[in-house]
Amino acid sequence: MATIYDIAKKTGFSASTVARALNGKGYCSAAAKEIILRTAEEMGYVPHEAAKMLKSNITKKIMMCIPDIMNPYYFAMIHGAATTLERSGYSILLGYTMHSPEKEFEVLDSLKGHFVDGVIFGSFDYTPALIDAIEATGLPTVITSYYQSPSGFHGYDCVYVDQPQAAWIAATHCIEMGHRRIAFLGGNPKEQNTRERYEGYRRALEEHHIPVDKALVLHADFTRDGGYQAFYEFLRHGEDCTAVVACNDLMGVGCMKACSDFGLNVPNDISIVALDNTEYCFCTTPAMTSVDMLQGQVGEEAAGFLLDRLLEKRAYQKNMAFSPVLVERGSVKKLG
Amino acid sequence: MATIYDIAKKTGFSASTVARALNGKGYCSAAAKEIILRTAEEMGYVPHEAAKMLKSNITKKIMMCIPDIMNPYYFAMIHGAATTLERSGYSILLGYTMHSPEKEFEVLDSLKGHFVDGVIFGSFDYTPALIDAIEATGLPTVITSYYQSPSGFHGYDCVYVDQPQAAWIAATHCIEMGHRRIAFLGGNPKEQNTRERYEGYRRALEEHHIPVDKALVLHADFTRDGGYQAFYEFLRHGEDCTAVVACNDLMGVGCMKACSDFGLNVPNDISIVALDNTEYCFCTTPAMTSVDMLQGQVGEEAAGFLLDRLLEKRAYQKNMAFSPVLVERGSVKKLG
DNA sequence: CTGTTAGCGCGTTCAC
DNA sequence: GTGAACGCGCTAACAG
Repeated sequence: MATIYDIAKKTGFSASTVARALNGKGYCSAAAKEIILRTAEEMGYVPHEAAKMLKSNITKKIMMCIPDIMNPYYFAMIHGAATTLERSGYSILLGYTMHSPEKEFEVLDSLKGHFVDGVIFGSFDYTPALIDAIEATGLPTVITSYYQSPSGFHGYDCVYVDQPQAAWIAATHCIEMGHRRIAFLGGNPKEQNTRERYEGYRRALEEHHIPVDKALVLHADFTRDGGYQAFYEFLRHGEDCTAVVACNDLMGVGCMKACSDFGLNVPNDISIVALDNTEYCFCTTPAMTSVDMLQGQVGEEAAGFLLDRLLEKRAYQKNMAFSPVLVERGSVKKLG
Repeated sequence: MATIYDIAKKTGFSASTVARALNGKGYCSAAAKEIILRTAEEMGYVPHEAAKMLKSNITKKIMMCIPDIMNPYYFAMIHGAATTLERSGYSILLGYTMHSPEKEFEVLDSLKGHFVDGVIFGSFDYTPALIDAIEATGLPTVITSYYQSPSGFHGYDCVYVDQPQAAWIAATHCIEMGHRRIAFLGGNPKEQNTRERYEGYRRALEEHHIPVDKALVLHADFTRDGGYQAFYEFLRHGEDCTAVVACNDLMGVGCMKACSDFGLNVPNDISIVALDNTEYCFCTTPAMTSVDMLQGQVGEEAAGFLLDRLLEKRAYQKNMAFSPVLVERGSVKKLG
């Protein structure tokens, strides 16, 4: 691997002249520059990243932390972030926290090694301890959820879609279509994600004076199979409802399958609306109505926020919230 | 950010003693070690990655290049690779080549900056130029396809599933189920990926003395919508077949949708078998028969191969091939 | 066992 | 305009 010294030796210039020529800063005659650039090209010179980093403390890398790499929810987000970051020469380091708080702390702790310039952090559950760990990295960070620090002050930015609203939209859609017995298929109720979505569901019902029936509130794990199991069990126990709000597409798909295995036709016997609006919605028969969480936009904006801090040196905190949008397909039937 | 010098100053030891204490190499009294480790802890010391890299030329990072982050084919592969790499303290840098040869070259060229220790490279189309670029990085690399270098010699490892065999299995399954007019729904015929799969299809037909009908060979782009359009067009032109081999699940889903939009029932009017066996197969009605390409295993083994080179200093070339496996579901009907 | 010293490759003063 | 020299933080060889 060629260094600036090799180029210096070959051209007869000094290493610092080579350095100046190469990155265009500082004085350097056009003639010298010409020669140096050419021989750098010839020698296949590529600057040693580690050396640059050590000097500049700039890595041109962003860590993107996500809980689950198999969850399609994040694909569009990664895609969006990667695309906009790439435009400014940044690349993405994948941090894969496997839905585990320990893992999250571990990843965040390692970040103190200064091997990335910023962080996009996604989690199902933001606890004060997690937020502390995020702040402790000292890195520009944007989190992809809304989180109000207990102290009220914080340095990280938030880019997110309004989660309660998403579930509210889904539930309200069911209500407007004439449903009143509407099940809620969520994840772990301890986690912020499910709590928020449940809150939106609850509020929608409340607004229409429909009491929440605890028997209709199911908790699975955001997987297709989990959704299937939970809903099949629900049906087997003789519970009934005319519609269900599934907290993600995967569970929606599982739920739909459970219905069909149970002899129920969607949407004639039961309506389903899911959240996330991924490709899965197109695969089912009927195609699944779902609430678009604008993951791609979240990824893009999150990356934009980071670049703004990094490149433009923005020093104040900013939030950005998106309103999810309902995408109607064929899995909801109008009653009455 | 605390450095070993800060710790040295605070404890009264020299920087090198601190370094030795910290990474357990070289002599250091237990007493000194004790003090040093404690104050390092107190000061929240984390070694500066760039400095270590510069010295050791070890980054503990692997670049994983994939053509398309939205293609579910790669999810399991990333997952598998991430999981096994993580066990040895490596993390994944995502290289996102967007299905474009230029982008591939660009990424590979940047790799000369020594900011990763190895590469897992996935592409739809390995050309000699691409292979040259891979070799030029000088990095341990495993590619996730089979590729026979023109010269016959190469330094990179291959971990892959037998692509022709996958299509062969799919087509043979159709034939064994009594089908003889079997369509092939592939991607760009110029790309290795489609060429290989077509070859398997062709061979299966040949083995059963079924002539290949060019009218039944369709080319789309590996997307759901592309598959839909191509197959709908096919049906609209009045072509007919009793079964189709779709080169990936996404196109299989699109194809199935095209059939149903055209009033054809799957599997009664037409059978479909796809390749990839992703979650999408569970979403369709009926669930889609597909050939499992063992992407997870490929990811794991590719990572293992790399670790083997990196950690165990393996210096000889190795290949590993998996045989895909048919997963029967409900989209194929037995004829006659 | 510990401290001194000399780089790793690059960017950046500062004299010339 | 150009080159010499220093330092980023850490590791490793050597001397003590």
